Amino acid sequence: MTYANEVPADTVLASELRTTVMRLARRLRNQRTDDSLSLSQIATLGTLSRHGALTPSELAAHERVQPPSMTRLLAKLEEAGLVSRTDHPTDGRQVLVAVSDKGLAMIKADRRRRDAWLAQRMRDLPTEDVAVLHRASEILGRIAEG
Amino acid sequence: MTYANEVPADTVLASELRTTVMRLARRLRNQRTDDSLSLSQIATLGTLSRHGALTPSELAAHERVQPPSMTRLLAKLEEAGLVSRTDHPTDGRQVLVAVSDKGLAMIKADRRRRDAWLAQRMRDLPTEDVAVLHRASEILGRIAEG
DNA sequence: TATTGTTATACTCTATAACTATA
DNA sequence: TATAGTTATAGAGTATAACAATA
Repeated sequence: MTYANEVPADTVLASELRTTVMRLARRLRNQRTDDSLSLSQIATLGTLSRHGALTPSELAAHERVQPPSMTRLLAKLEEAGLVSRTDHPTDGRQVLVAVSDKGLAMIKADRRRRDAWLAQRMRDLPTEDVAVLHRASEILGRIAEG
Repeated sequence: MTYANEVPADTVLASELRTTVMRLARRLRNQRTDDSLSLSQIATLGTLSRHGALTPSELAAHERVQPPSMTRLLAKLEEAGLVSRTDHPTDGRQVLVAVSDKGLAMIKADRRRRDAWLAQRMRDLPTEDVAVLHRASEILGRIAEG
């Protein structure tokens, strides 16, 4: 028996859900393929693979990092052959950064590994729970976006 | 009416779910109250508030950090008046670290703010979706723990 | 003059290695 | 000797400030 006036139901669920999401995110984060790349570097590669070529400034804004930090980060990625720079077609100040094939392969390997860990755990679940997670994924996705 | 066959295979759902969880975690992380504390410091305070007083070594192991890093982190927290050290009752080598009232208040404020953000978003959801999230939270919690 | 990107420099966080005190 | 904790030092990542090139 619950008393809505005592504890707002939404707040309790929100609290539980936050704890759960953060804990699961930590587990997923630890499933990284390659310790040689930092989280920011992996995130940047991921952004490039989703958005296509972007300028360093756009990348910095997207990853919430200052431009000089992105400059250094990209230097590392370029040195590792994971991205390439090309001059902007019309604006001589700008540069376009794109993922290389090698970078793309690395992202995919990384994703595959994380997916595998989670997929294995879902195989142990009853079908009903999988269905719940499927619906929850959509709902949470909208929340995360909004 | 549901068709088990229509539900995407485990790997597809795992991939979607991972993306969603990571994105949501990022949003929740950005709801931090106090930028003056690092994520490790907040996590350490949280651990102390859940487990009670612990030694620096125990904390280092729990937070997956090396002992010297924990020494420095605790020095900052103590300087800010968020934790206190007391001598171990029987072993003169050990030290016990506990959260102060101020530390506890900070943790609670931090949690409240994150919960508020998520709770607000859940108030916009239909009751049915809230129920799904409630069930999903339990399932995901078990996955994260296991 | 404003914007894009880089270089110079400093700060934070974490690590390994070496040291001190206690068991 | 072994363990708990700290200090010394180094490396990675990111920040702000100053600079160069282009619009």
